[in-house]
Amino acid sequence: MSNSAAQISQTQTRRQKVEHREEAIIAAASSLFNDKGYRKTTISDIARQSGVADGTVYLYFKNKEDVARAVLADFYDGLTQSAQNGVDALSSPRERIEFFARHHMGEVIGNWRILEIVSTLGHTIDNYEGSDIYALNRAYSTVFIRVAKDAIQQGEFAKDTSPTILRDIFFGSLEYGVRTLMIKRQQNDIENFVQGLMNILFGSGQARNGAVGNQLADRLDQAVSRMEQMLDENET
Amino acid sequence: MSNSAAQISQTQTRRQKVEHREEAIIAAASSLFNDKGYRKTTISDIARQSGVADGTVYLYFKNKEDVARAVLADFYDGLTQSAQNGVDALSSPRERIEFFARHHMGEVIGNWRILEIVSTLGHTIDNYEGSDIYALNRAYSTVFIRVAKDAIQQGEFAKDTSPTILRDIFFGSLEYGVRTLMIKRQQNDIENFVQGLMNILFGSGQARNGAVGNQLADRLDQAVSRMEQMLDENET
Amino acid sequence: MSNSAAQISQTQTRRQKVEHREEAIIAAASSLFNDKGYRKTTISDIARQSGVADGTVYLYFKNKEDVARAVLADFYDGLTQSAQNGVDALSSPRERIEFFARHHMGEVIGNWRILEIVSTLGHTIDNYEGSDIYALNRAYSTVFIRVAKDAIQQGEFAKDTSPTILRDIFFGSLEYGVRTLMIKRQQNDIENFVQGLMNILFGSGQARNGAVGNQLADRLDQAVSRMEQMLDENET
Amino acid sequence: MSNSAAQISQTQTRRQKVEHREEAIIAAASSLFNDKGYRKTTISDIARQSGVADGTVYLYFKNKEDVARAVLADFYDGLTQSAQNGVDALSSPRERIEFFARHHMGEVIGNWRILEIVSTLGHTIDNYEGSDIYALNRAYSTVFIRVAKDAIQQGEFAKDTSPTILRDIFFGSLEYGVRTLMIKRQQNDIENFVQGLMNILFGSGQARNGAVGNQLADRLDQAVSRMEQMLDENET
DNA sequence: AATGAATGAGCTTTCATTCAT
DNA sequence: GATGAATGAAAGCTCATTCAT
Repeated sequence: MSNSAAQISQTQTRRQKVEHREEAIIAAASSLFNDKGYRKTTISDIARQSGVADGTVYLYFKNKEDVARAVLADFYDGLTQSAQNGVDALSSPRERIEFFARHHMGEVIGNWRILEIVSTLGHTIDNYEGSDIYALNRAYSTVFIRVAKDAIQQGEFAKDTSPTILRDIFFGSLEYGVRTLMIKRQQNDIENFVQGLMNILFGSGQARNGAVGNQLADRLDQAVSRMEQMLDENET
Repeated sequence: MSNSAAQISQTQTRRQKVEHREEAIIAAASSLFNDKGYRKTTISDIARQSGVADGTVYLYFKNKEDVARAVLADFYDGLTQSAQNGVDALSSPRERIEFFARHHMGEVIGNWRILEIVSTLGHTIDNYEGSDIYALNRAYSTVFIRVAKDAIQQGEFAKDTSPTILRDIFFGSLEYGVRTLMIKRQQNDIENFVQGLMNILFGSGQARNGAVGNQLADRLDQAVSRMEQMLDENET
Repeated sequence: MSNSAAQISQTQTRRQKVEHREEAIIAAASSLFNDKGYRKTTISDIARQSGVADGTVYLYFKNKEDVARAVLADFYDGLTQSAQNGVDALSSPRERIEFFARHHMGEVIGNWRILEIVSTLGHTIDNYEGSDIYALNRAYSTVFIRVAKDAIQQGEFAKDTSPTILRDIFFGSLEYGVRTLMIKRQQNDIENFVQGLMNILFGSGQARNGAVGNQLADRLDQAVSRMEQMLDENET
Repeated sequence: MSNSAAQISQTQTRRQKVEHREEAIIAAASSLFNDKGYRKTTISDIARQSGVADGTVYLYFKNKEDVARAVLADFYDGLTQSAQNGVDALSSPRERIEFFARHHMGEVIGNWRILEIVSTLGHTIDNYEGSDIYALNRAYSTVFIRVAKDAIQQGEFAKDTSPTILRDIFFGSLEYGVRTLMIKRQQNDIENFVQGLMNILFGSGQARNGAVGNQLADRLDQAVSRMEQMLDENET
């Protein structure tokens, strides 16, 4: 934005047009990938829906895979952005994580098949860790990692909890949750799943005292009682 | 060798051969699907690796999708079987779940992409919930569901915990865990991940200063206070 | 039949078995060709329906085309036989031709697609005129040709009528007639078509006097009247 | 040449090229179908002979059947057109029918096997009567039907003659006639066959001693008898 | 003689990519 | 830059025919 002042007028217009075309193609591809899947979407489909010719797609993207990459970048960018904004607006780690879960499910449930591309493309790529898809994924999950580290710091999780493992648990759970909701066609049950996950991660208010907590507390109470008794007897 | 005996042996040999062929094709397909993915694996690939002609594959399987189904069935059957056996040999819910996690990761980590077929085929199939792939998946996850219900019953999780959500959290976490280990090429770090997951699910030994821990700490503080008071009074 | 006395018992049994197999294959092929057409009928189909193995078909027939030839031979043999018998039982050329038409349509309408094989195979064959299919066809049409020659002889058709052309008209008409009845699904309207054809070939009783006959008769009557008048005048 | 003029010409050139391609494919297919038959002609054959790539065929036609449809449409259109024109240029029903027969044989004799496609495709198509192939066939035969009705009206055929049956007789005869001429390799004997058919349909000049002829002869005999009687009486 | 598993050539169709205009 | 017709490799699948048993 800051260096845009240098390039104006005609150039600007051309860039806008170019960007418009590029965006149009990405938008069309995104919608089509989500509807029909990556494999069943053809370049012709994308071109038609973008209002350009088949060949034009190749002016903006190297090949079909490149289009997919751009779609993913677009999707992840928006996701990362809005996740970060939402997290910034909250203070407690628990609230942040709960928001993140709700936000993630809400965004992903409608764009389910786009994320399939990650696995579709992931294996074509030799050096996945060096790829841009990996970088996008990482940027997004980093937002969570930061929240997770903070939560650990603040005692919400054991000090020795690995943020990476927490991340895998978090996103893995959400992915399966989304999948289940999709299959059962209960896309509105996000809230239910989010609460269930939170209870597992943080323990429900009343729960867990059962198995562990209550036992400990009871034994502590008993110990104190015994000590009190002993002191009493001592007095006499 | 009598004539009928010869026939029997011949028949058996033929049947063995047939079974051998079928198994060889499934094994080849399994390995190829895992290496190249379902879409990029061709019938010719499978035939070549099985040491048969292309057409032979179609003697044993209706079409490519049918091969994939057989591969999945084979994989899930073994997985379900050994998981059930392992679970039966243990008694405490926690031990069972821990075993399940370790077992799942160990089995899946080398056959990662085979499970992708589920989602690949899932979309092709009209009535996924009625399909055999769904049934296989369900049979396996049912083993876990039973363990999970038992664990809830025994107070390891809050009484109102949904076993379905627990299942999604469990398998989702493991899937992401496996993926991470694969990418990082640290396939031997299964143990680390399993412990991490267990700690989140059940709380670590020292754990949870959060919700539960703080309550305990409060009661401890109160008890200590009372003891100090009593000692004070005693002194007088 | 006359030389069968020489070969008896075991040989006979074997031959019967062989003939039975051969007939079974032909019968199965005939029925299948008629239902599904030549191309869509597979050797496996034929083998299954005959109760033999695929390979066995090749013990009796050189290849698929050879099976088709046998089916055609079988069909034409029966057709020729019954046509000849029917014709022999009648005396007037007109009755014979009418019978032939009715018989042909009746036999062919249910075995419509078998005759398609003639054109399907006809072109594969280099020397059609020397082929056995041609011979079969010829044997059948010869029955008609003889009837036709007789009819011409007896004045039912102009003396210079070509029997060959008559044959083409006859069978061509019937083939189209059958086709139309099949398409319109009015397989019971054979009689109607036969009468129509007879009327064209022989002229209906009342008809044709119209255009030609009546005119001639009228002019003849007029001529006679004029002659009578002249004679009358002469007398006086 | 102005820019727009250039564009027009360019567009036209491209369209011409496109039409040329389409025509080239139809021409190639037509010729190949006629030589090898529909089934034995492959898309590759057609593409090679048209000078295009296999895939190009699919730019102009949906599939192989669609190519066949276009070939048939092309063939029938020309046939119908020229038949109608020829018929319109003549007045008497007999002349028209004779022309039609001659014209049909001349056109069909070189493109014999193309018409086979009708029956080849006829079976593939579920609703043949609603298909475009049926419509083409019908459009052509309608030209004849109109002529036939007119002929019946004018007394050339018995008033109760069915035009449909007449049509089947007409085209069926011609088809067999063509077939015979092809087999005998006497493609120049069309005239002979046409005259033969005309004589059957309308009766030859001298013809038909049969039904009609005999009646005439009877009346003639009677007239002569009467004249002889009169002369006898005169002598006295 | 009978079997039927195995073969593999051959077919139709799709679609990412190119390139002359 | 933009076009879109043309390309042709590549895939899934069928089935007549063979041949070891």
